[in-house]
Amino acid sequence: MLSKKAQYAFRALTILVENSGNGPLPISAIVKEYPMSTKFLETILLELRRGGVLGSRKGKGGGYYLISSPKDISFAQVIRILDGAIAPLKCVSLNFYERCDDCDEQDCGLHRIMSEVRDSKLKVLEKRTLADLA
Amino acid sequence: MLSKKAQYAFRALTILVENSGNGPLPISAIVKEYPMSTKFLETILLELRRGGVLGSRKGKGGGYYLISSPKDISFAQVIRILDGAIAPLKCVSLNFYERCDDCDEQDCGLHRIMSEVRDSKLKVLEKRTLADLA
DNA sequence: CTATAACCCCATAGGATTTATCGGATTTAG
DNA sequence: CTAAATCCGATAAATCCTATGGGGTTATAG
Repeated sequence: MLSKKAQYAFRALTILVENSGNGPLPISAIVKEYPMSTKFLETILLELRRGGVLGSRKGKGGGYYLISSPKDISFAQVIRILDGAIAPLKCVSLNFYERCDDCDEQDCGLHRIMSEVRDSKLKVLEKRTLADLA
Repeated sequence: MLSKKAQYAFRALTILVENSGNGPLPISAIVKEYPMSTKFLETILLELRRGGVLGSRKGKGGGYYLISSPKDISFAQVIRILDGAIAPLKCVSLNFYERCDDCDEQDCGLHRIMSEVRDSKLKVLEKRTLADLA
């Protein structure tokens, strides 16, 4: 399940996509369009900036903006920043791999099938981008 | 991510598949084969029984057993019993649907794409069964 | 008919994670 | 200088996950 953080992130990103090209949009403007906790959104946008999806400008007239074209930011990228692994098990994760104590991965049915699940999710989440949010 | 509960469940089910046809297997035997908290496993097997995947027999000589053929128990069924929704959002869940306050579902990009994710997960998880665990 | 092996059930502790808030520091435009 | 913003670390509050405990019930063996 997507966390609230990721859900809010997608709402905010939708608004930022719509505003794309018009310079930075302040948090206050996003909250106005889509009511939610300003402070919580702040931490989310900060994560997205650190994750390389958003840029920001401080001070009066500042705000956040997409750092690249909506069609170049995949759902997978956003979800990984906010929720971490997309795979259903750490031991089959591409970006958040951790060894599994309980199986030897070569010969583990669960491992095999969860890899399939990972791949099927990624097939959608890598293809879909912020441009598809409109 | 799969919960520990679901992971333990699949381990236990693997053993029960191997034992398939030999009558009920007590918890103690499962734990012997795959060390974990007996009490925790107990609650897991109980859930699987209530979920219609396992049968049980009480008393001496009792234990748990698969209620149908391994090939007729899908991963989706097991995961839903222990972890609930497979969909990444309640508002796109087939079995655990809840209305979404934030969007009108008809015209929501997130809704649309998360439905795709749900479908791609289900394509794997409905096809794969306990028979694939071996 | 008794001892024992096993499942059954509920409650709850303990810990981890998620969600959200707070207070202030820094930056920039006007 | 002032106001509007982002930036940052800490932490509170709430929820969920993991695990345990104690007792109850059922069934078999001998």
